Amino acid sequence: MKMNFLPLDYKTFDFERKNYMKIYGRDEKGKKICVIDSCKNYLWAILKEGLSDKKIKKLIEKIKKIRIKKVGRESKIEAVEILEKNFLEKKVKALKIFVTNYKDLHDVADNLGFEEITKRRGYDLGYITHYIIEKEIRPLRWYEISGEILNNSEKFGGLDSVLDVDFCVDLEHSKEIKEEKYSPMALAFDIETEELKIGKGKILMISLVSENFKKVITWKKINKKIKGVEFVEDEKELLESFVDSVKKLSPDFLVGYYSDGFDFPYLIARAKINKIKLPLGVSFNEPKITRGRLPSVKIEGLVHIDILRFIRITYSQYLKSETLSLDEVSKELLGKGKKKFELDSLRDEKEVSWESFFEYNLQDSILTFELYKKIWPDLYEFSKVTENPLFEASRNGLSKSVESYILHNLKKFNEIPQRKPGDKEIISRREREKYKGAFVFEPIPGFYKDIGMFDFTSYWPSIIVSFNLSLSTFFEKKEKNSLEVDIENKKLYFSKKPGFFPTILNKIINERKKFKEEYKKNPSPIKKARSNAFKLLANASYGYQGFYGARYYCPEASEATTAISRKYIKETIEKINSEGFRTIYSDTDSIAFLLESKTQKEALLLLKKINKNLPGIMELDLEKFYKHGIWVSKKTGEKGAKKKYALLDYNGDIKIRGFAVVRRDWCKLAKELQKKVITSILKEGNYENALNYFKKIVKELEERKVPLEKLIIKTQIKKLLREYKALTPHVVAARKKIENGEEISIGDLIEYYIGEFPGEKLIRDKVRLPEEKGNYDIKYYLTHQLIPAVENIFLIFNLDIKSIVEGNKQGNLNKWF
DNA sequence: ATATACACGGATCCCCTATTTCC
DNA sequence: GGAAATAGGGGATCCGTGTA
Repeated sequence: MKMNFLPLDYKTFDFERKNYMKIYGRDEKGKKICVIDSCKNYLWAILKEGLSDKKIKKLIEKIKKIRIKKVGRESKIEAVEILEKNFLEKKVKALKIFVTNYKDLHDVADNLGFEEITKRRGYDLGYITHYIIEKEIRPLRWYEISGEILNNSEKFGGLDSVLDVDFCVDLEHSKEIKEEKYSPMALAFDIETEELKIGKGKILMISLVSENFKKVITWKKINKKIKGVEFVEDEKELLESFVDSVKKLSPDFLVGYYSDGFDFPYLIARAKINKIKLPLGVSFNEPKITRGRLPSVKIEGLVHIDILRFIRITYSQYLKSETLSLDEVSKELLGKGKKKFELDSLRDEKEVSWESFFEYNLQDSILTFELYKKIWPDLYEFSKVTENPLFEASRNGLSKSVESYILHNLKKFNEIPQRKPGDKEIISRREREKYKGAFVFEPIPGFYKDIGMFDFTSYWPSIIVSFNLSLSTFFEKKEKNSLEVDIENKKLYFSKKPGFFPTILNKIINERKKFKEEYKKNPSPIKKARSNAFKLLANASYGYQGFYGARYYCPEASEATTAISRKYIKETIEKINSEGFRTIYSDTDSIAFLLESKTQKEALLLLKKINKNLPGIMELDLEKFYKHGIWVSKKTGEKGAKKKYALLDYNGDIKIRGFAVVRRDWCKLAKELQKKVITSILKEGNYENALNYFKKIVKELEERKVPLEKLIIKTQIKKLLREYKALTPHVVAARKKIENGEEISIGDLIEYYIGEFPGEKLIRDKVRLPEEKGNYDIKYYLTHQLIPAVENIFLIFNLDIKSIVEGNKQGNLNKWF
């Protein structure tokens, strides 16, 4: 029987010594399918150069005798082939050694300590990756499949009878077909609990939201029927009803927000306390917590997606939110936040308004569901492009995604995969000296008019491609016809023959370009997502080569990349200046210059001219023309501050970089003041209104009219409290919270304000938590927040705010108020 | 362990010197 | 008068958070 199939989730299992893959997915009508398949398991043994056929034959005989005995199974060498392959671009003779069970590849590799073998590779990909590469049955693509339908079959020990699917197929043939219609169904959920510590208090309620479906389940009894709220007897029934609901709806994805870290661990802990199971999986198995640095919760046949994880990887750098809380992220991405509810009222049962608590709980699932819909196109593309199943694609870091993309593309280059670095290797890589990075131009502080901004598109990736910089193209020493890269007092050499890494990267860049253009012509979320996915991969590929955990680690390539980037940006600056423009700032891949007496048209002509002479795929682009811009001096000294500027374009939009406005470790009052001052100066070209505004805010501060909320300073705890060498205000605040019985963990954002404590010198001795009542320290906020936020901006106009304020205090200068 | 380097600025740490305190 | 305590300056270091 033939059917169409969309793979969503992959899970391995063993049967009679061999290992198999169960692929869960759907057909175009939404029927649940489990496909059972297997693939050949093998590793590579790269042979010493110049071995005679006779020696190779003897070696193969020796290898064939290897047996791996494990509890419950025995692996043997099924076959050995000899093939011409490439390894890091070099032609090699290699043995392809087939083994019974994938899990034993590692042990076989350990038994290959023959002197004829120089390297052993391909045993550390992970079975899912290995399988997808081998069989080319990729996640989120459509296949026409055929095979034996298992229905109470004896095959695989009666496996199909315990699977909650419509069809279970023992796969015979598959071929990729064009896209079919079926959009996976997602179910969002959220729990509310008595305590925040995992498993400490009871779970009060669980909400579930999907397309056209909303429900809250609770065991709290109130004397009222509420639509959409299901009342059960106790926590045990709550958990059972949750499982039943999920089973009944039979979604493809179960979606939570921070559910890897909170909801699922909590559910699992409470199920254990209530002595019940959570049979959410397709074969009624329970969610499993996989222990990594960050625990992940996996459910067989039901893809658990923790949206927070994916947002952290892909969006966080583009988000303005100070934290990645559901509330803030929803506000930014959806334009609406969480419902208000005083969780503190839980301490006093009588005050709880249960009805609004249910709504609050439901709203969290609604937001989670809508966020899911928002990120789905991106996640879909990311999974498809990197060929990682959704569970992995939504959790993998960028280095893993880049690596996965490479590994899945090696076949075309006849390349044997490089192995992961071992522990020792990682340690020594981490100790390597840092190489030089980007060039940053030191600006001259001032207020500027008529500014042009150029930037190189995908600068570093385009250099890697244009100059062929990678591990496999790197030469230890000079060879004929090699590229030479000058770096301070040494030279690095690279092959000119295109290597697979730059070739693959080139493809990524081209795809990105294509989808970006397509999106511009005919916008759709999918096209935008596709373009984004490729953009992320391109940007991360530079970092990948310098990352100590990378298979294709090559700091020399990274070093060469940045060296070339410095050379070209400096040359471009020269060029721009020599044509009558004046460069005022540059950072990494962008150049800001004054038009001086030239026109925008002339700037664009110059752009064309520069592009003509750029090598390879390197390209300079117009970022924008700006009406006004400001650059300020550093806190200490006359020098211009780098990575700090503000620009006003001809539409009246303002772009602010580096200033306190965009930093979360300044209080709101100072940030708002700074934003007003920058905006006013940029738009009006003078400081009159800005100064008046500053005076107004200072007055409000001194009259104690500023609400506490605007004075809160937020700082993150980045390591264990005892590891801090310096006792900073935020560490003191964190300790206070611990004294209050709160728990502090790495990543927590600590909020505090500076209170009035006459006599205390150190700021940390004046730290108060928001809930601690008392006066704020006027002097601190004036001299440590308001003045530093704006003094360098006014200094552009030679206005020394600090002495004016001090003078005003002494009452001998122009009174303000 | 979970992409890279460059950069700013706040706050504390720490050493040095000058001044004050104490006997 | 001399030793010990204290204050204050200033560079080094720690720390968090940006830009690219």
